[in-house]
Parts: sequence; structure tokens; C-alpha cells
Amino acid sequence: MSTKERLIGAMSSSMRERGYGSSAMKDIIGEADATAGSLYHHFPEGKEQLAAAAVRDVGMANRDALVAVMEASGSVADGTVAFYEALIDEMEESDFRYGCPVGVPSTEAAYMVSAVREAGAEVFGEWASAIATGLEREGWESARAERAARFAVSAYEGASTLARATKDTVYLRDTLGVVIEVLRNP
Amino acid sequence: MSTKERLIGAMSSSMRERGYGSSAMKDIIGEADATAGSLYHHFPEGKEQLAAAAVRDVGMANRDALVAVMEASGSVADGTVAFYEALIDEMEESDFRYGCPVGVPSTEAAYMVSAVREAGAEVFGEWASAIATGLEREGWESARAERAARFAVSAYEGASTLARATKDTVYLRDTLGVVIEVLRNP
DNA sequence: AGGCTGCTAGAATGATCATTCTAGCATCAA
DNA sequence: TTGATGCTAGAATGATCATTCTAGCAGCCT
Repeated sequence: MSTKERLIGAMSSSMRERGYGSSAMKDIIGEADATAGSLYHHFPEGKEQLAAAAVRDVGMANRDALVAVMEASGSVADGTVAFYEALIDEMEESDFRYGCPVGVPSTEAAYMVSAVREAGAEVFGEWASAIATGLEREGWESARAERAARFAVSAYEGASTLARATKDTVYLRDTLGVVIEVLRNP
Repeated sequence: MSTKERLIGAMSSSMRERGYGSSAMKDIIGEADATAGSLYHHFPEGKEQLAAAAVRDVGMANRDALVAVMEASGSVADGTVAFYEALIDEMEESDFRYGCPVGVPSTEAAYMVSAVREAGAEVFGEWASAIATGLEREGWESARAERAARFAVSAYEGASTLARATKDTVYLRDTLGVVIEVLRNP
């Protein structure tokens, strides 16, 4: 894995835990086993650029994983269930240490760091598109599919926020119930 | 308004915009027209204590407002609609500057600052209880009312996150549609 | 008046922050 | 070999951070 990739990975991991403002470049450099020189070589615009790259990078990887799991499970609803259940497991195993690597920095830095907000917006749009495309393939009417997809992404982020704050996966499970209901009624 | 109240208000307002990590005590002091001496007199444990107080304070005020609007509009669903619509207006008017004063710091500081996470958990629990109680009063079965209430709070937070990141209220409107549907089917 | 309490003033402190700088390494083309 | 390029090293810089400290004010009880 290249230095640049390790830097992106370390930033992403730090932001899931601490958000943007409390992620220290010194720690990112240490975690990635890099130096300040190489960080600013790869990201001349500094922290904002690295954070935006991290959000975009992990966000696009998650979109690909979502598409893959939807295809593997044969339906959008089943794929979404698998995604929620993976999050529930991860939350419990890590004692609610990690939030969504896109949602946490987007929520926090939206107003302050436009590059991060834009990366988050792009990723959320991609996620919604992936779900909407899947629903349309299942015969949904286009506008209705898009509405349901936007709801599914919003609900995922909210439930993840509540779960982490309360250290209780019940919010994820209750939300999943409604999301399944919606995604199964075209 | 007392110095202590002004400090809480300034911290709450700063955290809605910037989160916990990027809220600077110097700015809070300036915004509240106070001094470092008085801040640390009222909050001897410093930033963490002030942040937790701010989350709790505005969270409880919002719970009271929610209860009031539910009672005024005569039904939980209608009250929730009013709450979402107020948020939609606020988002548009402020050009998506402000996030949820409970959700933003809770999301970001959950792992790092336990006092903030605990305050957020308490507030989210209060919100859900307020909605669940309203639903039970409308004849809902207790466990079902609680599930719907937890979903409604999660969805609100998620839609608010997405709206702010994308600068688009469509996520709030799509989510509201589903929330209404849920709250109207006992 | 005298003394106690709650609160405020605001400069000072030391830690930590993101970033910059100069120098040097490895690789590859000519 | 020579020179250019892409990347890395890591100390140094100056700004900004939360917090502490000593001193003093205003109001109130006796």
C-alpha cells in the first residue's frame, strides 16, 4: 500500500472516531507511518484536501460494496438488510467506537470545510443512486425509487448517529424495520 | 440572561455549526461577552462540561417544544410534520449553516468526550419518550409506539445530516413522507 | 462598617496545532 | 555517469489552543 493510500486510510479511520476538527495531522502521519514532508507532497492543500479525499475514497468503496451485496443477495431490500446488519455487528464489536466515515465528517465539517461537505454530498448522492438504480431494475417507477433511496440513506445515517450516541443498536434495528417495509413496497 | 446562560447559548450555537472539536473557547467567551475567569467559574471542568451542558440544555428545550407542538396540533403525526417543516425552513433560510445542536456534537464527540455522548443519549431518549407517550395516548400499543418513536428520531437526525451535506432539503421531505406514514399507522 | 460569597477581569502559561523548509534519497532516461 | 523527477526526512516556525492564576468587584447578611 502506497504512502498516499496509507494517509487516506489513517485520516478516514481517525475521522470516523473523532471527526475532522479533532483529527490531528501529527497523529495521521504517525498512524500512516509517513512524514509531514510526504503528506504535504501528496496533499499540498493540507488537511482539508486530505479529509475530502478520505471521505470520497471510502465513500466510493462503500458504494461498490453496496452494489455488490445487492447483486449477490438478489434484491435491494435484502442487500440493505445485509448492510445494516454488518453495521450492527461492527458497532457492537467495537463498543460503538466507529461512526460512518462519511457521515461523521460531513455532519461536523459541512459548514466549515466546503471540500469535505462537497465530498460528502457526492458520496451520499452515489449511494442513493445505487439504491435507486437497483429499485428501478426491480420495476419501480423512477421518481418513487429515488425518493425511497434518499430515505434509505438518510435513515441509515441517522440510526448510526443515534446508535453511537446511546450505545444501543435498538435504533438501528427499529429503523431497519421501516426501511425494509419501504423497500419492499414499490 | 445570565453569563452562564449566555455561555451555554454560545457553545450550543457554535457546535451546531462547527461541532465540538472546532469550537474554540476563546470564541465562545467572545460570543457570550464573558471572560475566561467566569467561564471556568461556572464550568470548572472546562470545555467538556460546557459542551455537555449545552447539549442537554437545548435538547430539553426542544423536547418541551415538541411536546407543546404535538399538543397544539392535536396529533403526534401533525406535530412531527410541523417540526420537520420548521427545520426545512430554517435550513433554507440559513443556507444550511446550522445542524442539529444535539446531533452534530453527539456524532462527532461520541467516542472522544463521554460527557457529551451521555448528554446526547439522554436527550435522544427524552425525544423518543415524548413521541412514544403521545402515540400511546392515541391508543398505540406500548412497544410498537416506542419502536416508531425511536425510528422517528433517528430519521430526523439522518435527514438533517444529509440535507446539510448536500444543501438540499429533498432528503428531509422524502424522509418526512415515510415518517408520517409510520406515525399514522398504529 | 466589616466580612463573606459569588462572580468577573484579563494577562500569562505551556501544550499542541497545521504547515513550511532545506536537504537528501531512489529510480530511471540518455 | 549525469541529470531530472518523484518522493521522503524531520527539525523548525509561528499561530492557536484550553486552562490557570492573582486580583478585584458588587451585593448581602450581621
